[in-house]
Amino acid sequence: MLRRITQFFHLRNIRSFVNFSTHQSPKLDSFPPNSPNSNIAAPSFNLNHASSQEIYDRRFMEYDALLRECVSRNHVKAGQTTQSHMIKTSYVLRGYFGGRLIVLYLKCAYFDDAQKVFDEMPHRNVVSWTAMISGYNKSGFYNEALHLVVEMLRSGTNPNEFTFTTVVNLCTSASQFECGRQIHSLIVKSPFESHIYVGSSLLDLYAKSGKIHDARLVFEGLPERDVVSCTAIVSGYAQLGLDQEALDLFCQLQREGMTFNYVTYACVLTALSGLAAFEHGRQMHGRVLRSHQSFYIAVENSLIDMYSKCGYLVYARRIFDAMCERSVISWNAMLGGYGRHGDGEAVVDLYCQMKEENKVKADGTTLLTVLSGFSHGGMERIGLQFFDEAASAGGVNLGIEHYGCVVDLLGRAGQLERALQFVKEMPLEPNAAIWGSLLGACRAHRDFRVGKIAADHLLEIEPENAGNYVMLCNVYALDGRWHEVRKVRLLMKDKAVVKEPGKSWIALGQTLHTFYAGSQSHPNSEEVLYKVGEMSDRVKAAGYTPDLSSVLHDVDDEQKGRALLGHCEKLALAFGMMNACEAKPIRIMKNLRICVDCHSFAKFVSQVYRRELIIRDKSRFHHIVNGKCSCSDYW
DNA sequence: GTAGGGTTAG
Repeated sequence: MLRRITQFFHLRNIRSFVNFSTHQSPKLDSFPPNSPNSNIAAPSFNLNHASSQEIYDRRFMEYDALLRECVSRNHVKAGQTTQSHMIKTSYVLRGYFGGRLIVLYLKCAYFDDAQKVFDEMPHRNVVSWTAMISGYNKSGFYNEALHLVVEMLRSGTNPNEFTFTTVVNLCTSASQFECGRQIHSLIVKSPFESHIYVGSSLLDLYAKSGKIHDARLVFEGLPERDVVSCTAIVSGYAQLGLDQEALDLFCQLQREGMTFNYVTYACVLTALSGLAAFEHGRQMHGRVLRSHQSFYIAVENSLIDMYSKCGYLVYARRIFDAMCERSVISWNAMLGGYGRHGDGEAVVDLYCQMKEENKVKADGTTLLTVLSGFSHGGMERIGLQFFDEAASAGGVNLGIEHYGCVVDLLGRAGQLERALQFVKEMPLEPNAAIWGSLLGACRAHRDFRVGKIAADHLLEIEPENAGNYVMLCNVYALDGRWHEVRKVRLLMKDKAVVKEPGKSWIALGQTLHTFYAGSQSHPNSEEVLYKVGEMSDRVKAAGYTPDLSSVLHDVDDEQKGRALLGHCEKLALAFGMMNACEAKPIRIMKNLRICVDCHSFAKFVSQVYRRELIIRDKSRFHHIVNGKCSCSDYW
């Protein structure tokens, strides 16, 4: 009997997993009672005294077991054969198995089969609807999934907690936040508002739409917390760049006794990367090792990123080399590390190694990281060649960011007219980042003509971004057009655009000391300002001239000079000179790009005081030794 | 039977 069944189902691969009885059974005239086909494999149990219902139930269990195995082993062919057999015995359209088959087909990306089963089900229950929506969501078919949600609600099917979780998750993946908010209103009217899965997906929705306050409210309103909901909220802060908040919340939850897993550690490490909090990062690494969760690739990737963003590339490489298995993210993180440090040669070597090993396929991020690495490494020619090859080879879809990298490369090479031509001819509509990149290059190469064109486009696209007005001022300043600079400043006032405040920080042990431009918020600010003045006098004697054009305020030169001395990176640098160990480099972080004057100041400081400086700004590391910077004065 | 959080780049 077992042989007959397996022959029928062609299930050699899975027969050992299906627990059919080997008992002999009599031939049936008709099975199940309403079957249109009597020549079907009979069930494996004695039917002499069985009722129709018992026969049906038994068969039901056998199909159930069979499909369960198909799903767990992704055996779609066996599922299809089973389905055709079930149709003959009129099982499939009775509803119960529809859901299972849908799950199987969607898992194996057989969308047509799944849709067909779904379409042919006379009574779709909530499970089938949810399975279909979830399947489309997981495969990235968001429109199809959203369409089904509407259809389900119209059909009068009541969503359950699984459905709500799935639909909220769908809205998050599809960036349909308004839709998600409407679903939240529905959830409020249902008994599932305080369900932990529903709540976690809701808080994730709010966090990913940038509404971290709403996310926190949902989190605080949860009747219970678990590792997923806690990780979701910590991750929400970290993804929005609210690194300190993420770290504080993590510590608070830890004090409250919450236990975490590798996903949480990956998120917290991301926050620590943002803060460049090396000591905390090292401690977190130790903790991950003790938790025996260090071999998850996501954690290792986060460790690579954390060490590289803290400026310790050697440690990052050590993690990378020790990995048993690497994902494309591991390679991208390591390549990004070298790029950020301006080590173009290492980017080339590692990229070649990746190609040689041929275990992982490069993706769009790899291409972007490598291009950006060439740009930071001052390898314009190779970078442009690399882009041309990648563009003609296909394989990776080129996005606007890739074109942005090319603008960077051309800009860095000082080919501003060519860069402008490239922007005009590129197949994608240039966005603010593209024009911003071109504008930055014009500022560095003092090209007023192209700079003005870029600035005009930029302000048209992003009139609300204060940074763009600052850049425009910089361009006018290039040409000594102070009248125009004043006009732009008035325009900024009119539009009430506010520049993101500059912030620099430095770690002493585990404490991060933060300085804001012109602010006296730090307890030692008086001494620090005094120290900046003293350093300024010494470097001036060595040839440093303050770059007064970096000050956009309409004040006299003396006031401009004072404003420059109050820049946050100078305050952090002075604080470091006063307190950091003399044998080690001084490491400073800044949330924005380093200003031209501070960069020059730092170079003189490194020479006059014979100190090695490592400054991480928004886009890269500046490794300054003896008056020279690893960025070759282009950033 | 159907469900929630994660790592690089930007």
